[in-house]
Amino acid sequence: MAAPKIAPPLSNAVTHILLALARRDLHGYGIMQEIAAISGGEYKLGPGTLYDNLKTLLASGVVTEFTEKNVPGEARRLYHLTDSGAVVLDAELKRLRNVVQAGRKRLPRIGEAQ
Amino acid sequence: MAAPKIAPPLSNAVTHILLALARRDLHGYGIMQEIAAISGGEYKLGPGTLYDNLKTLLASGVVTEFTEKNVPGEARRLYHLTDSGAVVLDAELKRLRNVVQAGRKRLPRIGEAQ
DNA sequence: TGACGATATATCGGATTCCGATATATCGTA
DNA sequence: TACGATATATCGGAATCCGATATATCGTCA
Repeated sequence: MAAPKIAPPLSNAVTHILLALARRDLHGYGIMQEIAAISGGEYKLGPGTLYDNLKTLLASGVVTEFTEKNVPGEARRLYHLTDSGAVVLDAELKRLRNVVQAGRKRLPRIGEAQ
Repeated sequence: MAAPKIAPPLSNAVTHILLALARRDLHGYGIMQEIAAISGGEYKLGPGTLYDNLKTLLASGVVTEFTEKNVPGEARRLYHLTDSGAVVLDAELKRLRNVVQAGRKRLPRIGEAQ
């Protein structure tokens, strides 16, 4: 089973997971919180979406997982964005920037205020 | 059956369809071409995704449909982005701009060239 | 005339993805 | 010890994606 290739266009879920991990390693729960924080609550994902996607991301090598040491209860897993993951995220951000630019060119300004 | 509400976060498919219609009315085939053109071929959608989504977009009022007149063969349907559709697209573009900004803040610069 | 490629609309069905509901368990603290 | 927050995980239904396929028209070129 070939590892699924992760490449733009990414789903919203994948984009946000990679984005959350770009600053620092996080465990699952932390990813959910970080995503909510980044988007001001506009984008949220539940555990179903998160773990579905983490599975795919791990298999394709854009994210790695390791167990945090020195923790009594053990079993807190940290997720880490790999170099190849950063490249994928970078490509996706470039794509999104183009989308935004195209949109700003095409859409008459709405709610210019603020 | 309540019309499904279209609101951010939009899927990539919906975002691109609305974007294609932002400049001018298009028929289905034209939407596909416009999307490929806007994205430089990076994002494409087939007729399945297109008509699935058009159905939903029509039902929720962000897009309307009308038949082009004065055409011998008849039956070329044009799709039009409504005001409410423009508002939705605008909101989505704002969201995406925030995503891009957050990413640029978090990602170490890759491939700075160009 | 006939063939061809591009244009144009549409549906089907399998695969993928989404994502809330639910279930555990631990941790800090009051 | 009770509680809320933290943390991980799975399930299954729903929604979405999207290529394959089918049909028909149009222009054009031999």
